Amino acid sequence: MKILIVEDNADIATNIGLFFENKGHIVDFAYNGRHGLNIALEHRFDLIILDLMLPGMDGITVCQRLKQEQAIGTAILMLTARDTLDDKLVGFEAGADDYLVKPFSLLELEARVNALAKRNDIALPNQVLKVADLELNRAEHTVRRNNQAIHLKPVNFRILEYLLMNHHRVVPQREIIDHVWTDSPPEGDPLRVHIHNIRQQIDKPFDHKLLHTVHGVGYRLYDIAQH
Amino acid sequence: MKILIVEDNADIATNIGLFFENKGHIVDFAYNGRHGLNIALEHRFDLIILDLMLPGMDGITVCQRLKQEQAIGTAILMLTARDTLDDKLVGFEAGADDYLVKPFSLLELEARVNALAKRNDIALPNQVLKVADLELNRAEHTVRRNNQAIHLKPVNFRILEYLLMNHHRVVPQREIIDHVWTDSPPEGDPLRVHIHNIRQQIDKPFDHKLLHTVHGVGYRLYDIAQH
DNA sequence: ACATTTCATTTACATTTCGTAAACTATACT
DNA sequence: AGTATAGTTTACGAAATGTAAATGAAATGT
Repeated sequence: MKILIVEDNADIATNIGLFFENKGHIVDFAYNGRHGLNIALEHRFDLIILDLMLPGMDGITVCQRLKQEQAIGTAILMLTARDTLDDKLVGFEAGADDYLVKPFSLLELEARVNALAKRNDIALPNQVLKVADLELNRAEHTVRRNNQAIHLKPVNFRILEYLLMNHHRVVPQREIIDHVWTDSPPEGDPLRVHIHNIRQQIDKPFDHKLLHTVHGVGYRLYDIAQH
Repeated sequence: MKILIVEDNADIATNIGLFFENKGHIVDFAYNGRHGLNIALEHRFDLIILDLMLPGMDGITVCQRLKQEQAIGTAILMLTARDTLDDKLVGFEAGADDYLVKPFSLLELEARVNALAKRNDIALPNQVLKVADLELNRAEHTVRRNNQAIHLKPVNFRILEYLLMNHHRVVPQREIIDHVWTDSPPEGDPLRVHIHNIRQQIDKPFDHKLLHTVHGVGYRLYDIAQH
């Protein structure tokens, strides 16, 4: 699901962005109204999360313009401040599909986004990540290569999941570590061991490797035959 | 069955919503009249549960508009406060198919919803959940495997029911606990014991397991032969 | 109201699965 | 060749899960 976040507060924006990226969505940002409008008109998004108060051009106006110009209905979720209650109504008249009052919890936001997705028949984030013949199914928590089931231990699963989410680029070790051990980065260097174990299971039994090392940088999953 | 709940009281709305979601329905929400009208006009629902007192646009008006614009007859169930007795009549004149006086019990609501569904020939959600040769019949409150009756204790029944509803994915322990012990999550860790008891009855006597553990994540019901 | 049964939860312990540190080897880069 | 980075193996302890039995609360029957 492609999401555009139009929000001038960089903290809020990145918070929301990281949250949805971790869920497997693709996220893009705009930090003022005019910019948001331009991006939204140039690219197709499934959902636009739109702050009401924006520098340059306020959310209502952006919303109206978008709904005028768009034959297809990209869903719009409006963020409003607590005290401007009337804005909700204005928001709906401008064509917003839903609204959320600040401050809100990310879980609340997720619930509403999922509801919008269901309502508009938008596919939720890919429950199955894939590179070449390697598949990871998030719902089933299963991994298979060449249609052959592979059992990965929890940490290995998380690492592979992250590499699959970012298979288009080299992922630095540091980043993997931060993602897997969010709270307390461990003492030693377990990542090397885990990478080794992952390779034993997803690469060793097959004729070509998918998990490649970029010396001094990090790791990347890709099929050498397709690049 | 797709249900739209139009109700400004978030507590009531989520209560009703969770109840019907647990029964296997698909639920959507709107928190004011205008929003409800918009969603209802844009998407097809089998049933709309509509509060009479709403901010922005009252239920009667929403109901009238909907019945005007809709060639197809989505059923509308109106919720009214106890003291406004006359509203019932007004409600019916506006085109509501049934009404319910607040406060009401969820079972009462369910009975009326089922009646409406039958009247309008809408399919009720599957009353019998199934994975491989394991069946759970909600109406009869019975479980059988390989056509052989199994008596489950209440809590075990609820857990198995939830696992069956979500047999396509791994269900985290946390989620099962939240679902079974909605109000007061217990101290110890009874879930492990219950899972064990369920296994004793639905797996032990048979030649292949259906209830599998995913270490560090949760549990999932599936037939290994079919996957 | 009392006795009896049924049930959920706690407790304690056994078992399995998993993660990490440590030590060592191999490889890449300069 | 020398140094930093990456790969490999092993062993141990920690965490998650499984199991059995005991306790006490709730529901049911009389």
